[in-house]
Amino acid sequence: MADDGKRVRTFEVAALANSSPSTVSRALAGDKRISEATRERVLAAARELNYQPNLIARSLKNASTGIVGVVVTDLDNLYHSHTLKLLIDEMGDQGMAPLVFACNRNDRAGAVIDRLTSYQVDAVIALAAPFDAEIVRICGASGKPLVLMNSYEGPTTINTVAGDSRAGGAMVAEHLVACGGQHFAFFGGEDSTRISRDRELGFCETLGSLGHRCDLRTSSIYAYDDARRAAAGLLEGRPDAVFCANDLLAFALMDCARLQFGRSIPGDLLVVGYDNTAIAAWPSYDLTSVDQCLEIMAAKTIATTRAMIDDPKREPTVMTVLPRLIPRNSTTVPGRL
Amino acid sequence: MADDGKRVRTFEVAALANSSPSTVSRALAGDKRISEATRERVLAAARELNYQPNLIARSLKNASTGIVGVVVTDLDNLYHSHTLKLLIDEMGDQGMAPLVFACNRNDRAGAVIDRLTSYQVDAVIALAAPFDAEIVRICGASGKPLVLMNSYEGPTTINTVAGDSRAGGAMVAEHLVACGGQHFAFFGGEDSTRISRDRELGFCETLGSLGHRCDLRTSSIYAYDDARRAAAGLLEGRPDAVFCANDLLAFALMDCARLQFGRSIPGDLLVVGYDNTAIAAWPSYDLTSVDQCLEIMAAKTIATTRAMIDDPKREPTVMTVLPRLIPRNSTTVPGRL
DNA sequence: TTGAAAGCGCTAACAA
DNA sequence: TTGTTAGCGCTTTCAA
Repeated sequence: MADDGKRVRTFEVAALANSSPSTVSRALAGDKRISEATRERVLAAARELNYQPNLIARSLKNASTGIVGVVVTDLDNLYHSHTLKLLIDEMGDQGMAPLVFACNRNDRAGAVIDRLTSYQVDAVIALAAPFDAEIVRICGASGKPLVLMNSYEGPTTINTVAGDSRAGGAMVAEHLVACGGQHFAFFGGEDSTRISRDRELGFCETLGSLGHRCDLRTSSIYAYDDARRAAAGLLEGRPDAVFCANDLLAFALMDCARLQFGRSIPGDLLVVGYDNTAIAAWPSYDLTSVDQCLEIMAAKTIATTRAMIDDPKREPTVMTVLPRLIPRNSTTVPGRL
Repeated sequence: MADDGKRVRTFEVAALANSSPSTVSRALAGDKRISEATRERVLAAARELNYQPNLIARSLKNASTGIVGVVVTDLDNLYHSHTLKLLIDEMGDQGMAPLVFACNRNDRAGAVIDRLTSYQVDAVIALAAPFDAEIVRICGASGKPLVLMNSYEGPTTINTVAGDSRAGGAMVAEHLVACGGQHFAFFGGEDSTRISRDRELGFCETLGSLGHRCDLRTSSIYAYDDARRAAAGLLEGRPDAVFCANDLLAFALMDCARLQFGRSIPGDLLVVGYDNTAIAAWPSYDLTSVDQCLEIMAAKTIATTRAMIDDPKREPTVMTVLPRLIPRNSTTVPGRL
């Protein structure tokens, strides 16, 4: 059985089934015009020889490979690695094959996309917000269907699936006000995209409409040590309610508040994060966080990708997924849930 | 420039360069027998037309695709996602294209490998220890080069790159004894592989040779909540030095010790983890941990893969990477570093 | 309902 | 040094 090395080809299946390669191809593709008897014979032969079609050869003939390029960045960020996991799972289920490349510098975006297109990928999914502009430019030139996940660079001419950051920020504002916050702060991320800014915008707008304002703000790159330093600066201003643009920033801020400023959470300080990463649920942090509903986003991303592959002339769509706030102890105030 | 849709072929480059497809192919491949003048002309033409070779077509002709299959599992585990990141980076640098599939159930290993081999991948890297036996079986049957990362299932007939878990356990024992531990415990992971067991083995052996023993043990799957429950049981026995088979278990145990048992770390309890994940360095945990040197492991994995691709008849190798202990505050005792 | 033959884009053996 | 030709394994006209 262990056909070591050499793979079986249609030809050999045909020989065993007393038939021809074309018939084998048709039978396996479920072509209607093949008699039941021949189909049976072919399938039996294929099974017996453990035939696996050569998808590379098929791709050369057809115009489609079944391969979808995925461009990622910063996989050490829990949010990204979890998103990638969801994409990989979903794509596997859908019969797409993910060819994954990392893009960590803007000048490499071109090389990455070129390699993907050289492999004739059917589409590209980009999960690398900082490099979107470049990716959009290059994919546009090559005419490959492109779907951006969680990024806002383009107007409506590019397929985009993104969380509704503004709505998320608004939810946080409402929640913090309801929890009794008085002195608000925003702790943003420097990610060169609009995501952090939109979260801030929604937050500030809604605070305003509720008769409050956001007096303090700072920002940091998404790395613990930097965040910790920035947090210290922010806490000097003595806010009592802080919205952090992601969970990592929130963890750093909480550590800083407790260990460096001796403040208790939620007693002295209410904290909300974003992304609802696994660690947010750990008792040491027990952090209220905004869940982007990544499963839904991933599913929509794949659905959009599939649609673009099936009809490349399709109008690009921009989809938005409403997040939901997961309240935990970092904002729990006596008398409220 | 935006050659929208249709790709340029060798033929068109040849036409522009007043030459033939084979010459183009050779010039681009750097064949020595092409005159400097023609090479220049061809390269110029290729550049002008923005020619990108069709790697699918090339793969059909050559026996090699440049694609390497990667089988992963449990990407929500920080250790796995970080390893995948390193592999993807390294493979990108080396000109390999990673086709990534997740395997989450044993009965799907076959389907995953079949899809990879259908795409004619040059080799398979498996980072999915629980399913190694099945993966080895199927890859063996298809004759694809296979490299297992951090897993021990097979004898020396399978390429394996793994951390030296036993040595890691031994390091921890020495460290905990040096830090004054008296009452030792092991907190293992249930991962159906020998990894956790080997860490325990090295730990206990060395404790023994230093005149101590490991009195307590428990285990848990690698999930925070379960770990937390198991940790509570373990702490009932009042150990003063615990070696946890990975960082996640250690975090759960630390939280449990502090929040539920009111014990201070390292005052009442020394804790060591494994994997040296990013969180171990956060001040709230500041966890002494064993670093597997994943960069080195990833590099060796890729090097082995490359070697197998270059010479498929090559003898399989089993490589072991020595980990190193990163001391932090969870085991810092006054008077010692 | 089936088979023969052409061709996807590339590379390599063979000629020139 | 270069061009012509065949063929990788598959699918799909076209013909039977």
